[in-house]
Amino acid sequence: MSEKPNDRIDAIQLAVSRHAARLILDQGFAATSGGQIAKAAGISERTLWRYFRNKESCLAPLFARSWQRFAEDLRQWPRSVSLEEHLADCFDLKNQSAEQIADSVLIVRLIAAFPDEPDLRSTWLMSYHDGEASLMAIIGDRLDRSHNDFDVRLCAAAVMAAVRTIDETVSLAAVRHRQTFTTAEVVTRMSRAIRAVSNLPFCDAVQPNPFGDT
Amino acid sequence: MSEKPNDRIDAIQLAVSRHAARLILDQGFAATSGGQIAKAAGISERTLWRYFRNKESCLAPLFARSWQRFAEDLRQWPRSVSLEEHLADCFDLKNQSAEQIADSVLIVRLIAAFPDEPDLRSTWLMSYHDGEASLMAIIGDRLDRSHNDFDVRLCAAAVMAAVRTIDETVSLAAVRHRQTFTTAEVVTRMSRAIRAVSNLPFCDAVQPNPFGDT
DNA sequence: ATGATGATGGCAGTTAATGTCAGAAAAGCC
DNA sequence: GGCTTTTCTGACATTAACTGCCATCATCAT
Repeated sequence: MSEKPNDRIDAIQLAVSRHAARLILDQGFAATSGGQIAKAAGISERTLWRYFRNKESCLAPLFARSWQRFAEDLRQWPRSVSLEEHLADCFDLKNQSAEQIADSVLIVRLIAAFPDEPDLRSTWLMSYHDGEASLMAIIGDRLDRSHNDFDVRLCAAAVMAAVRTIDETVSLAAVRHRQTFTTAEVVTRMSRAIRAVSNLPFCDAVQPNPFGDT
Repeated sequence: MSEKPNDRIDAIQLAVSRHAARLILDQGFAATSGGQIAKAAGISERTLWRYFRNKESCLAPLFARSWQRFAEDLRQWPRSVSLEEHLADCFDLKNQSAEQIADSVLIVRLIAAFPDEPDLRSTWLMSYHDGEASLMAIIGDRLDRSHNDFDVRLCAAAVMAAVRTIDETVSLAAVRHRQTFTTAEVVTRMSRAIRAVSNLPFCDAVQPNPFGDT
């Protein structure tokens, strides 16, 4: 709860990331310089390059944070509850902070605006890949399996691919064709996709943990 | 068969890519400069940067070519044949050129050597992502569905994730623990993984195409 | 206070990457 | 074969991403 040393720095990087996203959305990726991002975020350019190894990765914290929140929600997933029920909870707008929604909007617009910008796509893909580790933990815990079990690893990779596919198609449909989705629709699509590619039965209620932890 | 204008340039880029891979494998990514790659490949540095938008993507043609060959094999997949049978054919060393094997070795060593080099990982991920389009076509054709159908898209993404997971685990086991795999083992693992994450029944023999094309 | 530690900014330096242009090679045409 | 036209390549200058270095400032324990 108290402010750990690295929490502060993470918060700054996230703030910088939001500024970077807005600038890039306005001007395009190439046309946005490191200096501009730094200035918008109120830090020196030198500090910017200490925080981020290159321009692309300025966006990473925004993507990471979004997945992080989702992962936290999934860690709260009671064993007795099905995927659909839990996702409905997670995605319920009533349970989302304004900040969270603003971030999602930013991300959606960003990936819909530049589907072919390679630098953008690569950080986008990278962030999903980075999320696989935590998803492995979540699935492993739910099924009382090792996090490094091959099937768990495979399941995490496939589910991540499904989540990414949903995110991309929904974003594109929303921005390009002005299509709107209700929370229920997104929950339905997302859980169908996840179930469809899951090789392990973690989507339904599972036996309570015999050891009682979690 | 005849040399199309872009075939030549593609071949050069592939050759450069192999040089780049060897240099990076030897010296590491950061320690290898564009000039070195250009010199090793016998082109000027200016031309190198015309071919590749940045240093990372010097490796892309190598990865792409490897998938391309696999994709070509999959396009030959007869409708009456199961995944296992066809993969056994594709992976049979007798059906692979020396060049093909050398490339595979290069790739395997590369991703096993630098699992945490972000630039490497991002082009690695990107190349699988780029392959999704052709996989969508393959799956779509096999099932007489539109290539852009959502389920086809999802299936391609999940299968790609499975293939990547296999590639990574096999590479790591091979290089790190000197573990060797028979062709049959790889076929078994690969097809199990693909089946496990497939939401569409494209892995088994399917009805012959009523229109007779393909 | 004071000294240690670590984060920051300023500035110079390095290197990846692009703009420009002139010469070489290749493709089209006769 | 010649000729034009276009596309490709290399040399050089230039930009912009990124790093090294050091002085300064904040934080915190003593």
